[in-house]
Amino acid sequence: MLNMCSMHADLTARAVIRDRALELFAARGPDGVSVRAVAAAAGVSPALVIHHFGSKDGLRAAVDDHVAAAFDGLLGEAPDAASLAETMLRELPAGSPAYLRRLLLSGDPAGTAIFRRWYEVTRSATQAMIAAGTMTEGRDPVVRAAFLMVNDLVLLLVRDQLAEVLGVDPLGAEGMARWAGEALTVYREGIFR
Amino acid sequence: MLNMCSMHADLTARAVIRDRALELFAARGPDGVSVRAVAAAAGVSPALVIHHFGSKDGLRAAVDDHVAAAFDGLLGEAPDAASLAETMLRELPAGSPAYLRRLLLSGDPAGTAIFRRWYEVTRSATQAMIAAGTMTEGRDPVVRAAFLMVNDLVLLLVRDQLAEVLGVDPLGAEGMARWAGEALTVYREGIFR
DNA sequence: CATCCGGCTGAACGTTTGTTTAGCATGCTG
DNA sequence: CAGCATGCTAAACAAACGTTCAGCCGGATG
Repeated sequence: MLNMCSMHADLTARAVIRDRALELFAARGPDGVSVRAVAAAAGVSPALVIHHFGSKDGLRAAVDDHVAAAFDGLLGEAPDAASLAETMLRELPAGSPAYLRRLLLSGDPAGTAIFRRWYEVTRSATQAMIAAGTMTEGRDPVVRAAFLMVNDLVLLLVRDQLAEVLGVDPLGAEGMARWAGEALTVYREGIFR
Repeated sequence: MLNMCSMHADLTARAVIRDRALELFAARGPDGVSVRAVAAAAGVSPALVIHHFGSKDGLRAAVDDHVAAAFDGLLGEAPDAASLAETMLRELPAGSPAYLRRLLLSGDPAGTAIFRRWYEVTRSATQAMIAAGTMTEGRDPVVRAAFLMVNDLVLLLVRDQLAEVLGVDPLGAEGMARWAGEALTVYREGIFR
């Protein structure tokens, strides 16, 4: 599959501003990036940013929607929910995972909606596996689905810290293999003797 | 154990400023809180904040150190590493858990240091359990310890979103029981049939 | 050709920011 | 009592902020 970036490169000034804002917001947060910085990165005047999005908050909302739409598109075609975090990192345009991280942690309703959708996909996947007889239901299937979901999500949230402590990027090739291997071992055999 | 708040209530203006800054920074982030807002919350003039901490960044650093010290104190006396997240929420002064969350996610060196210390405590605890024969070692003990650690840490990071989706605070009384129960079930029996 | 309209800019606006400065009060010390 | 450090404030500072406004430019339309 192609990256969203190259699918249909939107070169209108509006789209360029939105994409540059996405990258800057993802890196430093909306509060840490001025309208002037976004305009400079997009090669336009600060006034044009306001002209297209009404206000800085309008721009932020537009980026929110853009990222949420990309995430929804990913959820729709994801065959299995083994590691959504890793899939996101592979398929989403540059900066989106970091922006998604910020959205999920900001408490913004848009982030909460994404969280809920992610959970529902996980819940459906576990229910399917339970129905197929490959997974046990457990005493609290609702909590179990959330437990499995956040165990994957957390890789997106503390990726850098894990990379620093483990000495290997948990979402890189080697790290992913080790992490998934150990997670599957725990899920298969438990950890107690 | 007493709360750090009541252990030795420091009523100097410097301490009051620091504590109010902690709460405000935890809620809105350092960038979202002005020196004037901190000063108003502490009932002093903005100039006094600068007088005591040199600059806003100095204040932020002082709060970082204060929270990191409280966390270290907690790590030192924590008997088991069953759920450090829950222990933190119970023992730390108001706002500290939220501030710690922000610190861990900000990429700040202080946050990375805390993350590393948390990991080392978890690693030691798992090694002790392995030595005691109550836990299996697994193929990748280093990754396994990290896996177990972030599975607990994530409760602190996405507590609000989980509460919204599950309808119960995962770090409250009922939610904690359900969450810990399901986690232990997974760790005991795995999830596959 | 004249007109008009949307994309776009440069300059300015008022506000808020972090920080500085000069000076006031208070209490200890000689 | 004089002197002096300390804790603290009011006022002002320059810089950066989000936003507004008047107007330029180029291509489509009459």
